[in-house]
Amino acid sequence: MDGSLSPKLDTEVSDELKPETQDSKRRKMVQKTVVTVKIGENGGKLKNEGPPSDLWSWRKYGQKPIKGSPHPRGYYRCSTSKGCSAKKQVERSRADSSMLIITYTSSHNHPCPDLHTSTSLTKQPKEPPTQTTEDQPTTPKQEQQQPQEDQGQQEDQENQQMVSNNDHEDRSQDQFHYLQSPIRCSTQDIMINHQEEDPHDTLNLLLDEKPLSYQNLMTFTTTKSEENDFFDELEELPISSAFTGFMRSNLFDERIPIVPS
DNA sequence: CGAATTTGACCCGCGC
DNA sequence: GCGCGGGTCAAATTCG
Repeated sequence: MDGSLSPKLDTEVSDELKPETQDSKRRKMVQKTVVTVKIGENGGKLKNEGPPSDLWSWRKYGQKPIKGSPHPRGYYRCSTSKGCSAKKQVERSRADSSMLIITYTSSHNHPCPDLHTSTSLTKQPKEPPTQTTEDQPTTPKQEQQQPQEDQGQQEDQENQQMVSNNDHEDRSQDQFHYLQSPIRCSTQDIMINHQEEDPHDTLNLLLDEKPLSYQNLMTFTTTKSEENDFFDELEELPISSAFTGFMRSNLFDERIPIVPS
């Protein structure tokens, strides 16, 4: 942007200091896995109620507004292990704010934190303030600005998915957002795309390609992991471990059924 | 007090 | 060669 205005002369941020920086800046040869998660209209609620969070700990290290997208993109780094280079970018679909696009970069170089800890299933998620103004910011007007060309397809897909999930959501929405809706929703709505490049294609893939099975994601993250980060453009809600734990159970014990398309 | 998040600025790659 | 946009870092602030 205005970097040219005043080159910060500061620091000796020499190249040596951050070899990783350069590496990460390279946009090539980077393996990525894109996961699309539908959070439904309850997005706002879900956020408040059950936040996401993989078993991995993610630390947010940046956020930037993306051109063409009304929603900012959040940058997270795995904080579970200091040496872990796993990263993920989370952003909302420009076409549908109820869709979260999570892009995983690199993989974890350490085992999953712990499944037992997720036993916190017993632990009730924090009581969300019913409904905050969070939803407000995500005004639909922004979406209206977006071209509605490719949205057609996406919406079409979404509609189909929603229909198929509708039954589940409909029932669980009222009270069991965390325990059921999210999970089922994720299970069926999540679309994973494994790729090695082409951010542009990513979008296309998301819209046209067939979703991969959730398990692929697991594989990608070395062994297992979950995705689920519902947060607003300005804030993120920590999903309860319960969610994670629950998910894990379903994922590993029972293979989640994935809707082909 | 420590850890995590937020926010602004800088750097780099890519496209025109 | 210049400008745009994306990605990361680092300081400041906030929360637990």
